[in-house]
Parts: sequence; structure tokens; C-alpha cells
Amino acid sequence: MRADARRNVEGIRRAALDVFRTGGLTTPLDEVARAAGVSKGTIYHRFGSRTGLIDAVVDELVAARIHEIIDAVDALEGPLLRFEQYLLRTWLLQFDEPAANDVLIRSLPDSEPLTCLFDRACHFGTQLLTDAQAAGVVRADITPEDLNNLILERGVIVRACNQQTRADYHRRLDFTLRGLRTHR
Amino acid sequence: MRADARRNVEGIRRAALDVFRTGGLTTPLDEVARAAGVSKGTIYHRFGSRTGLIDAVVDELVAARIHEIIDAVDALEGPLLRFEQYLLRTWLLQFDEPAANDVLIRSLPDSEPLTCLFDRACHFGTQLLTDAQAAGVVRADITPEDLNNLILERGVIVRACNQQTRADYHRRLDFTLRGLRTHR
DNA sequence: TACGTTCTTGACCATGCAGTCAAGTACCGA
DNA sequence: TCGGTACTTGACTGCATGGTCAAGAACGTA
Repeated sequence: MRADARRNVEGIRRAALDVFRTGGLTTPLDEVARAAGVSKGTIYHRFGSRTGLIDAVVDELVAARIHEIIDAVDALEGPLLRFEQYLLRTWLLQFDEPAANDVLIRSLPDSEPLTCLFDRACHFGTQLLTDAQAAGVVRADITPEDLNNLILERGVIVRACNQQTRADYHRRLDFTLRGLRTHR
Repeated sequence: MRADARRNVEGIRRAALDVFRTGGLTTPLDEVARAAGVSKGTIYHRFGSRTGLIDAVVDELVAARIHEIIDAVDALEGPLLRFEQYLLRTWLLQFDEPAANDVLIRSLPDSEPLTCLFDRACHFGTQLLTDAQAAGVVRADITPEDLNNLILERGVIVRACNQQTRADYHRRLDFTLRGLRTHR
């Protein structure tokens, strides 16, 4: 690969990271091209498709964030705390990072590393749910699909041009969490 | 107005009711035109704009449904029951009638009758919330804006190509409702 | 029936996006 | 320095939408 081509590929990757970070993975590729100082054609030539470009950046962009959550929650004690913190942190990530949200709600043609990432998170959540239910602190009638749906819903909400402040968003998450606990 | 014109206006209105009922108020006007057996131009000539057409059908299409809810809830006793039934019925309406949902989430340039309809529902909800809070059965930290937001969120969710069955949707609404009640 | 007025048509413009490719440009080794 | 190959460009097609308007069709009255 020629020197200028290598430079361009790196430039596009960096531009994509930047643009996707703030705008999500569905941002028009023209914007990435403009940010990288190349033409759209170059992106397609180098990465094949939007999906190809996403694959090339998704790890650096999103994977770390999701693994952070899993690790942080894994360090906590108590089934209710673990379950609720997992949801809470995921929901906040969805608010803060449109790109992570796109992965979590699968708003894209499933690429391989993306699907893998999603499945890992999904599996972890299911385990937390099961544990919390076994301990009797979370409603027994919640299914793994419900959990999945709770994250999906939040993603859709965040996406639809959210005008609420982060503080309000955060405060309201507590309403939803309370509805999942068991009560006498 | 000529006889054929009057016939067309009626046909368009009926087609719009039909098409909007199933597809929501943002359905392409070409579809309405096709269903009415006229060209798109005729709709614009007769109703001025999409908003004009909506104004001409929104009452027959949506107003009745929303008033039904208000009346039904108003006949109930008990602040918690009233509050929860209002939310529940509204959320189900949003699932069942995309057009009503469009009104509730204000996904359109606000036309006058539409705004009026929305405000009425909003005001009624606020009253129910206040009553329920005064009775101590609903969390005191919920604001009227939160209530509004709960409906908005549900609307956005329903809109984003919902694959869940009505039964699942209904079942999951209970999670959210539970989160609004007071608990020791 | 004939003609002016009302009405309708559908091709047209504009916008915003994905994705492609022939033609032109830039690199780099000989 | 030169030439061939690698690379880039940006104009193009295609699609879906909202909305417009000159020209032709239909009505209904005289």
C-alpha cells in the first residue's frame, strides 16, 4: 500500500471515530469524508461499505465502554445492586454515546464484531437478572427478553431527538428501576 | 364548488381516514392519493398542505378516542386507579392507533385543533397526577413534565417499528406503572 | 351543443442519502 | 526524469420523500 493511501486510511479512521462518537454510527459518510479531508469515494474504496468502516472503528469506539460496565458491575456485591447498576450504567451509556446506543439497539446491518459485542452484554445481563430473581429482589415475571427490551426502548427514546437534560433523564431512570423490584 | 370536486374532496377525506388510521399521520400523501383514486396534486389543491388534510380528519380520526379515555377514567373511583388507568389506556391507544400516537407525541407541525386536543389530555393527566400524589399513592417526585414524558417515550417506542406483540407490550406496561407508585 | 370556468393531472423541482466508476492525479522505482 | 501503477476524485445513478404548476380534461350553463 502506498504511503499516501496509508495516511488516508488512518485519517479516515480517526475522522470516523470523531464523527461517529458524537453523531452515532448512522451519520452520513459525507461528513466523515469531509472531516478526513478526502472524498466519499475514497472511503468506499478503502473500507468497501459503511459496515466495513464501522467494523474498523467499533472496537476502539464502543467495545471498551461496554466492557467497562461489565467489569465495574462485576466488582459489586449484592444481586439487586448489580442488576440495577448494570441497567443504570447501560442506560447512561446510551445517553452519552450515540454510537454505543446504535450497537445496543442493533440499528445496523449486523456485522460480526458488532454482533459478538452485543451478545456478550446480553448474556451478562441475563445472568444478573437470574441472580436477582433467585434472591427474590426483582420481579419473577421479568424475562431476559424483557430486559433486552428495556435497553432497546431506552435506546429508541434517546435516539428520537432527545431534548431532556441528562439530569432529568437520569432522574427518570429511577422510575423504571423501581418498577422492576419486588414489593410486598 | 363543482360536483366532481365535491366528490373528490369526500373521497380524499375517506381515503385519508383509512390510510392514516393504519399508517399514522406521516404516511406519504401519494398513498392517500392512490387510495382515493386521484393524483397528489389534487390533495394539495384541495387541502393546501399535509397539515390541512390532517386538520380535516383529525377529529373523526383521533379526538373521539382521546375523549373516550378521559370519560372512561372520569367514571372511575380512587386516585390510584384513575391515574393508572389513564396512563394504561393512553399507552394502549398509542399502540393501537398510530394516528393518535402522532398527536400525542406531537410529531407534526402543530395545527390548531391538534394542539387543542393535546392540551386537553395533558391537563387532565396533570390533575390525576396531583390527586394521586395528594392521596400519597404515587411518588411525590413525579412532575407533570415527567408524566408527559412517559407518554412521549411510549409513543417513540411504539413508532420505532415495534415487533413486540400487543400482549407483551401490555404486560410490560405494568413494570412502568409499578415504578410510579409509592412504596414503603 | 358550445364555450368559459373549474378542476385535475403527472411530470417536474428540490432535498438528502447510499453507493459506483470513468477519468484524472500522485507516487515512486528504475 | 519518466512511465506505469496505485490512488483519488466528484459527478453520476438510484431511491424516497415533499411539494408545485403549466397544460389539458371535465363540467355545466346558456
